[in-house]
Amino acid sequence: MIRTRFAPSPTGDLHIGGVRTALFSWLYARHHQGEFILRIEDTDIERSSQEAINIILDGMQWLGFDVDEGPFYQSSRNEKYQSAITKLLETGNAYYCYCSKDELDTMRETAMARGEKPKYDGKCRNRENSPDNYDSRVIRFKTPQHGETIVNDLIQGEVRYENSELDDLIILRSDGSPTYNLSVVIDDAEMQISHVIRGDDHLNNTPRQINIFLALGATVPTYAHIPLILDENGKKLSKRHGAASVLQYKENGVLPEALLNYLVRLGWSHGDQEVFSLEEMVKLFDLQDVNKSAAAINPEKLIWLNQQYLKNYDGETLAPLLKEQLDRLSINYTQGPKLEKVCEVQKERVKTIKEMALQSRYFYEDFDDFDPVASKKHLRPVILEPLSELKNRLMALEPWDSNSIQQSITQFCEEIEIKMGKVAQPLRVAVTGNGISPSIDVTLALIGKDRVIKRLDKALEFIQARSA
RNA sequence: GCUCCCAUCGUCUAGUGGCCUAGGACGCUGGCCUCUCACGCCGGAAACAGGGGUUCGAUCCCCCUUGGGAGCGCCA
Repeated sequence: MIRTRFAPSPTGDLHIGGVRTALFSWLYARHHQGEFILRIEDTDIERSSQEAINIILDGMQWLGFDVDEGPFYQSSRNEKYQSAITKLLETGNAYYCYCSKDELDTMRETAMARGEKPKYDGKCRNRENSPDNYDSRVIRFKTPQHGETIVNDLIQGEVRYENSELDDLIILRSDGSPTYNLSVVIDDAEMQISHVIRGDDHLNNTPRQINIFLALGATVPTYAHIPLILDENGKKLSKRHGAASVLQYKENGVLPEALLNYLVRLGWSHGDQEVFSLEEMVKLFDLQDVNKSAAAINPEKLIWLNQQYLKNYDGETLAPLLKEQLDRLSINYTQGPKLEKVCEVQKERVKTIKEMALQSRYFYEDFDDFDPVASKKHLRPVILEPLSELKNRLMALEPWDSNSIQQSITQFCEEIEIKMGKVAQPLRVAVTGNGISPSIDVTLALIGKDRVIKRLDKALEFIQARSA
């Protein structure tokens, strides 16, 4: 049974790097009909927060990552870590260390000065008794000093480490709490994780962890270290660039499917295919096809994908999402066209739902001013007469639907021998306030007769004032 | 500094020794469509980091250089 896990530490936002790690773990489990476990690594009580936990949980739900087990919290699993440490102590695989912070610092400095790694030198490793007095003590794992540890990584291949490059890491802090490297091992062993899929920033921790598995007599899981993702400038993800919370994407009107599709193509591919439904991802994804090199995010491509998804969704699906965005903008949509209809006509002309909301304002709200550029260009004296006449015709038009409107305008244009574009665009500016909208007949139909007439009056006044 | 990882268009990638005058996608760009904005369609510019090998033949294998990245915490 394949069992994977996502193990974020709730010390900040769940950014897209973390989401991709979760995605790969989740996909791998689903692809193999395995199980996906969520574990919150909150051993650092100082930096962990409930807020961050909520963001993780909300984000996972939004993205549709269903978990088979968990969330487990490391903070409530302390006994397990303690008993493991006791066992390591008893089997001679761990020892108390009384070295002070200052001692350790100078130890590192001198090692560096000698051109070596700043490792712990094993001073307390063979100590027989505890010193007479000491400020504090920690417990260190006794890393083998000879031989090598081999990581057989599904993505990185075989990576070898000389054990002499490793040092005796602290597994229990002076305050009695276990450290990361200890708790992951205990949890992965106890939860029977078969495949540890995580960022390759953990690759160098892996030999240390393998040694702990071995000392405990536990089964070492299979590892897959996926390359990190970089910001749009090829730099490490930071708060400023790209590392915004996943929920930020939601707020910006990005569809979860589009985000996942975008993320899955970072480091993974399937020939020339760009668009993958969730089902296809599950079916096609495999760790063997994951790249080893880091990938920079490309927001424009994400947005393009989002548009592709938007285009293919129907109004029913999109309406609730548009509703959220309108709410966010405090646009009252109770008086105006049905949201489904608006979605239907807007979906292929915008890139995000947020943009759709912004572009749909005039369906629900009157505006005070015309866009300066658009009105200067299209609301000119020459159009005063035709527009006025067209208003009269529209006033008399029955029924008020896009077909009739289209017919009426076309006929009018033919009669006065004027091109469609010459009247449609001024009309558009008059009723929307700017030069962008769906086709003019649909736009008028959705805005509604009363509003159209009122806005035309206003536009006519505007033109008169301008020519005076 | 030491250890480990990486290296194809600006970006994401295909490519697993001859099919490559290197393919696709985003973006950019020329055009078509067109009532605006988009969509869609057709076309274009754009890359194998450098140097050595191995081989009849290297983007693909090996080595070095250079350039990125990660780790070396009582953070995770």
